[in-house]
Order: sequence, then C-alpha cells, then structure tokens
Amino acid sequence: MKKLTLKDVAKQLGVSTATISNAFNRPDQLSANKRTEILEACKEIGYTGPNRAAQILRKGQSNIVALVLADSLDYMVTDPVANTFIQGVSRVLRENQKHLLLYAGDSDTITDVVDFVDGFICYGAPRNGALSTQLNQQSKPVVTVDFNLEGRPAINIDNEKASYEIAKAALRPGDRAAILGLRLIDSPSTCRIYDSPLLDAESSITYRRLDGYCRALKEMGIEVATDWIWNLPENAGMYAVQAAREVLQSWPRPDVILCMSDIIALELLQCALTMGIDIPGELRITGFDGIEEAARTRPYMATVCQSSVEKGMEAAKLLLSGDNTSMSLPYEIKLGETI
Amino acid sequence: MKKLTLKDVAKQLGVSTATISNAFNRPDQLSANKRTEILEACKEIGYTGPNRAAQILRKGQSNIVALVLADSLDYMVTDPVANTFIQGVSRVLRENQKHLLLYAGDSDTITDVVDFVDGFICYGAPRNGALSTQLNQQSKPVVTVDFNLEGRPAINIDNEKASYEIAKAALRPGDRAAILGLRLIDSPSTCRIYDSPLLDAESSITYRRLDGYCRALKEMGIEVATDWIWNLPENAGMYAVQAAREVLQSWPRPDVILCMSDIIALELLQCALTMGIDIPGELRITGFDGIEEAARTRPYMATVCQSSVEKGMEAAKLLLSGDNTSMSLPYEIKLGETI
DNA sequence: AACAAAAGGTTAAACGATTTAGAACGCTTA
DNA sequence: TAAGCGTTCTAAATCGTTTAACCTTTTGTT
Repeated sequence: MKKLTLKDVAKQLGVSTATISNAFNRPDQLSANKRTEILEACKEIGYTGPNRAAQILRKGQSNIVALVLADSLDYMVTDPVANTFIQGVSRVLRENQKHLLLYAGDSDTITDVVDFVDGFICYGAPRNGALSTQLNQQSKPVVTVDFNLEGRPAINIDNEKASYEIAKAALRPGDRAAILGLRLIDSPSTCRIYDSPLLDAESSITYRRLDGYCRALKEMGIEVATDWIWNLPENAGMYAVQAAREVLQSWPRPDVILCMSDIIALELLQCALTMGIDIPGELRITGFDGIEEAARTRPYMATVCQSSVEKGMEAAKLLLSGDNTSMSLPYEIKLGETI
Repeated sequence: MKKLTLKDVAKQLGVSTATISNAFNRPDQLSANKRTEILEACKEIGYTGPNRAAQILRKGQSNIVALVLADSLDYMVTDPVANTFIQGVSRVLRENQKHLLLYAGDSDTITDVVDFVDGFICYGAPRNGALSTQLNQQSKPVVTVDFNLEGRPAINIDNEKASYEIAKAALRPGDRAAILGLRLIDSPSTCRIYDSPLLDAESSITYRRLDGYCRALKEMGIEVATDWIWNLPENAGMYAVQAAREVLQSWPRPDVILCMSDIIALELLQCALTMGIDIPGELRITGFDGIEEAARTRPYMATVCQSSVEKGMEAAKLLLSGDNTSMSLPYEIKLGETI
C-alpha cells in the first residue's frame, strides 16, 4: 500500500508524467478536456497531487516563510506585542496560502532552514548577532521589522520622533528624569547603564527611542546621566519588576520615568501604586506600544500606540510582493492619565 | 556564483559524493582523519552542508513539526492558554533541533504540508471537522492535546473529574446554577443551548467538563436545564462579555456560575463587580485553566489549574519519542475567593 | 600462512517531481 | 505538394541528496 507517485498515475492513465504535472500546475499546457479527465481519474484512484517535498526541491519554492523572532520563542510568544504581530503575519500568509515557520532569534544559525524557506520576516534584532549577518548574506528575501538590516526593506514607525513627542508631553522644566530601557547593553540582568558599551546602536529601535528621549530632555535643559538609565535584557515582567523597585527606591526619586515598553511601564505603575506614590502627582510615567492592558489600568497609561497587527500584515505583504522599499507606519500619542 | 553542491565539492576534493555525505551524516562510515579533512575543506571553500530541500525529499524527514491549533491562528495566538502551550512545544522542539510550523485548525486541508512535515501536534479539536479525518487517515505521527482522535496518543487532564470537583466545591444545596460553556454546539455567536444538536461530543474536552458539572449537580439534587447552559463559539473576551451580561440579567439570577475557562470567568467577574453584585456572597463563580491573570483578580478566582507549558512539552516529547501511549497530566483545584 | 572479518571507499540507483526541447498531428495557405 | 503554424503531448535532463550494494585493502585469528 505504498503512496502513489506521479509516475504511477501516468502509467495507469497511459500518458506521460509531464502531462499529469501540467494538469496540476499549468492548465494552459493542455486541453481543458484532458485536464478534467486527468484530475478526475486522479481523484478516483486516490492521488492527491504532486508530492510537496519533491516540489520544494525541484521548484526551489516551498510556500514556507520563516518568522524570526528576536528572542527565544519562550519569551516572545507571551509578549502581547509580539503576539499580535504574529497574528497579523499569519493572517496575510494564510490568505496567500503560505505557511508560517516560527524561528527563534537566539538560534545558532539559519543554515538548517535557509535551503527550504522562501523568505524571512525578522521581528526585532536577533539576540544572536551572528544571525543578522547570516540573514544578510543569503539571497532569499528578508523583511525586517523594528530593526534595520542593510539593504533590506524594513517596516517601522518613527521611533525617535514618537519617543521625543511622548517625552516632551511628560516633562516639566527642572524635572529629574529616569529611563527604563530595553536591550541597550549586553547584560543578563536588570542594571544601570553607566559606561557599558552600547549594543548594535545602529540597527536597534530602542536606540532610536533613547535618541528621542534625549532630544526632549536636552530641549528641556535636563541633564541625561547614564546612571539614570536602566537596562532590561528582555521585555518581560520579571525584569521590569526588578527595575521598577530599584528606580523607585533610588534617592532622590525621579519626577518622570520614561519606559521603553508598556510591559515595563505597567509593572512600574503597579509597583508605585503599591508604595503609595501618587500618579501623576508625585511621579509621571510613560509607556510605549499601546498594548490593550495599558488602556485598562487606573490611571490609564500615557503611551505611544502602534498597531502590531498592521505591522505584521504589512511585513508579510511586503515579503510576498518582493518589493524592496521600506515603510514607515503611523503611530499615535495617547496622553493617558499618568503624566 | 551558483551555490555549491555536494557533487561540486566531491569533484574538488577528489572523492565520491557518498563520502562527503557520510562526513556530514554518518561519522562511523569513514575514518576520523578523512572526516575532519573533508569538513575543513568544506568550510574553506564555503560549503555549508547538504541542501535541506534535497535532504527532505531523499530522507523523507524534514525536522519540521506542524502544530495544528484548533481555531484560526488569529484567535489562538492571543489566548494565554494556547500561548503558554506553544511555549512548551517550542522549547522541546528546539532542544531537539526541530522546527515549528504553525498551522490553523480552520484550514481546508493538510495535503499541502503532510508531504513534508514529520508529524502533527494537534491542540484542541480542529474547527474544520474534515481536518480530523484527514489527520487520522495519513500515516505520519499525530499527538492530540485536549481532544481525542481514535488510535492516536493523547495528552489530557481528567476534565470530567476536575470539573466535578470544582463544581462540587462551589455548589450548596438548593442552588440555582448556570454553565458558561465552550464549543458545545455549532453557533457563530453566544447563545443558550436549548435543544441544539451537540458538536462532536465524543472527542471534545468541553463535553467532559460538562459531564463533570452535571454529575456534581445531580449529586446535589440540582436540576440541569439546557436553557441554563450558554455556549460560546470561541474562548475570547468578546463572546464572554456577551454571555456574562445575558446570564447576569436573567431572572431569577443563578447562585453559582460554572465557567469552562478562566477567560470567561474573568469577564463574568468583571461584569458582576461592575453591576455591584457581591462575590461570593450573592454569586459564586468558578473558572477553568488557571491562567496567571486569574490569580491577580480581587477576589481571586476559583479555578482548575493545569500547566499548559507542561502540556506543550509533553506533547512534543511524546511526538518525538514515537510512543503511542496517551498521558493524563495532573491538575490542581484552587478554591480561590469566588466560591 | 591461510582465511575471515572489519575498515574505508566507490558506484549507481533511488527520492518524486518540473521543465525544456522537440515530435507528431491536423490544419491552412501559397 | 510542400511549407508553415498552433496545439497537444512525450522524452529526457535536472533538482541535490542518501544509501544499499559492492569492491579493495588492512587487520585479526588460528
């Protein structure tokens, strides 16, 4: 009871394998009659169509798109931002009969998939730096989101501008300000930056956000000291709690804390409220992303809203179109009640 | 500048293609010397290893596992239970150098992937019923989670028993009880069941939960009327809100509401609190799943805790082991403050 | 010394399709 | 009649590996 192959079918129907193949793939290459005749015969004898594995080899096309997520999948899948992004990607891929391979950005290499996937969507700078290089050196299409890879199309919002704007809205003259940042330096735990060397400052969106904050701070005449900048290795509650405690216990306490994500801002808010700090009276907080939960807190969070679903959809569309032009998506500053 | 093939390399090194192949795949088939010599030469001339697409065809193995999620990916990815499940799966797959293909359970067919994936993990009964049949008819390994497919190994908790226990803990003699159920009948929107025909009652876990509730209700001498059972088409907040409003506005109001998921229970709680109903004084609520958020509410939710991560990990392990034995995982009844 | 077994390699046939070049056919046109 | 053309189909090369079967040489055993 072996599986039928094109050859078997051809023999049974008394035609060449090419004709069967054409019946399935290139209707213009044979008469309509013959085609329906063949397809019906196939259905009858239980041949469901050309073997995909063989097609992949021969055609050099698999209809599989790899979605490279910045961190380990363990972290990413629970992050609501990444989550809705995946949603957007999957929607467009499905509409186009493509498949989605989830790939961890902390993997060692892409050589084990590059031969068979049709392209890559890369969400955030891969934690394993070598991956970026490899992605860029191979020839299949790549679309990057929330970071840049030389010569490859990118989907982004204007992070510098957005950060500048939200910071500007939150700051008052004479403020002490702190920043809770994300992936700015290479450290496995939450800590202040001080003089640590910066991590791929060119391509990272968190650096664009830092740039925006700093521009606003400078304009307000507020000094930016690196010991007032914290760094979180991942966008996860666990690290955020730690950072929140530290910054809130530091003395003198800042008047404003700019957070590079809502996840961070929410934990900070929670922590501050528990400590009995009045928001925004004694402390102002800003987030980033506009996740749903940020709209449900009391007081509700000041943040930069961006549509992750749309990002995902646009990324997928861009990859499938084969276009090479980057794209800047709109965002919205939501003043909220925390500033 | 074409890509190097095994043949090219063989010619350049003056050995047969088989030897190169063996150097990469079967170290025991050639001397250690020759092997390192070959591998080094490969690195030098830039051959990164056998082409994966060709391997897939030839070996009939791709290292890709399809994760079939019950619903459209759009819904699933945001559900925290599904989410952590994916996390568990991905963790084990990565440890074993396997890849994860995300597949929507409302897809039309699996013929477009069955030829190249190594197996399927099926999470929940596919929304498109034909998929189950197709999955069962093909010969690659399948592991089911939270539903059953004849002859295939399944990973589950004892849903009937767990539901019985939590219901038993929540009920008092003489109670009026309502049930907010999930995917019991085929309806696109939230509604009561009445006499609607049941949906694949055999394989669905939500039927096991219903069985458990009913057993507890009967033991307490409480009548179970189908117009006190609501059905939600998906485990999503949107539908839950609707059901919550309806059931809370019905008269006489139930004393206990048994919810088949925490998502439902949380929306119900929220809704009840907004209406000024005292929990658990005027109304008792139970959930199911034990998602993190259920532990953070005030009062915190009575629910059945099960570890989705573990489910995912076990499912992946089971698939990779090739074993054919089903598995029942532990759960824990958490009494909470809502009963 | 004779022979069996192991070690190290090679050859060539799969794996299951796609696709180019061209054959066979029927028809029109000069 | 021969040439020209469009249609429909076939033969054969190709995609890049893996692996069963086979052939030498070396090693081990008695």
